[in-house]
Amino acid sequence: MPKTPSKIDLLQGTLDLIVLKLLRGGAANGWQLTQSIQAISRGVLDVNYGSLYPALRRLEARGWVAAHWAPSENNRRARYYELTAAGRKQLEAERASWERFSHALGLILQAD
Amino acid sequence: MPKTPSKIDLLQGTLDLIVLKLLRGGAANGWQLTQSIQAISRGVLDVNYGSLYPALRRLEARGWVAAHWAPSENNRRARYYELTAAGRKQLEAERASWERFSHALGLILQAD
DNA sequence: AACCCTCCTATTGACATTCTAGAGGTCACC
DNA sequence: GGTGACCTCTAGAATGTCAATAGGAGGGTT
Repeated sequence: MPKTPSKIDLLQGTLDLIVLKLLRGGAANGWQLTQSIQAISRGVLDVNYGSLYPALRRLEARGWVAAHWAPSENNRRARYYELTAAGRKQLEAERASWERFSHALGLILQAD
Repeated sequence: MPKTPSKIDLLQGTLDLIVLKLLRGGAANGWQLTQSIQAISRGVLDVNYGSLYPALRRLEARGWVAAHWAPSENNRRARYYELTAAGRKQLEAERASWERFSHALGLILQAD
């Protein structure tokens, strides 16, 4: 079996941030989200359906996204998610949190 | 109560990297590790004992660190951990992984 | 029309890992 | 004997992995 050093497991807690950010650009269904994630991260990030859909429900339950059924571009039944106002705030909070965290970890990694 | 926006929950999976990196600078006990983490991250990162010691056992079980009891600087009994050769390799692997991940997430966050 | 195949999209469940929270124990030093 | 340094443990929650299942649409074939 060939080495596939490309895929990386998601770090827990970052999926919500990713989804919120992508929805910031407009409503999307689950499948589109997985495609965007792969495309934008250039194949590094890859989301299981088994992670994504529970995450979307979570976000919906917390009022950060709203969902409705509608036909997809290919005329299949799809559930579209979009950011709520609360979701936009949450996005900014999580983004800030991520930045603080990754900066702090950067400090540690570059400590002599 | 004063705002303390300072503490951040660790992202799962990053504690091992942090510990390995700190041990790269020489053997240390659990207490010293918590102090270093706080100091270097300027108070942003903070590790529970309930996370740290299990992590150290994990790393030991996997052969990435070796441990022994020895008196601490304050003459208390302390368990000192140090990197093994395998641990050094693991550190580089996890560091690379972190960098790939955080770069990919950066791409997503800055996507238009 | 009836059939099948493939692609798109969603759902679910069994399981593992790692974190949080917080209590408690021991021993040295002042 | 109090305080600070240091370790251990349990219980629980969150979130991820993997892998299986479901079903409708479009298109081709008979």
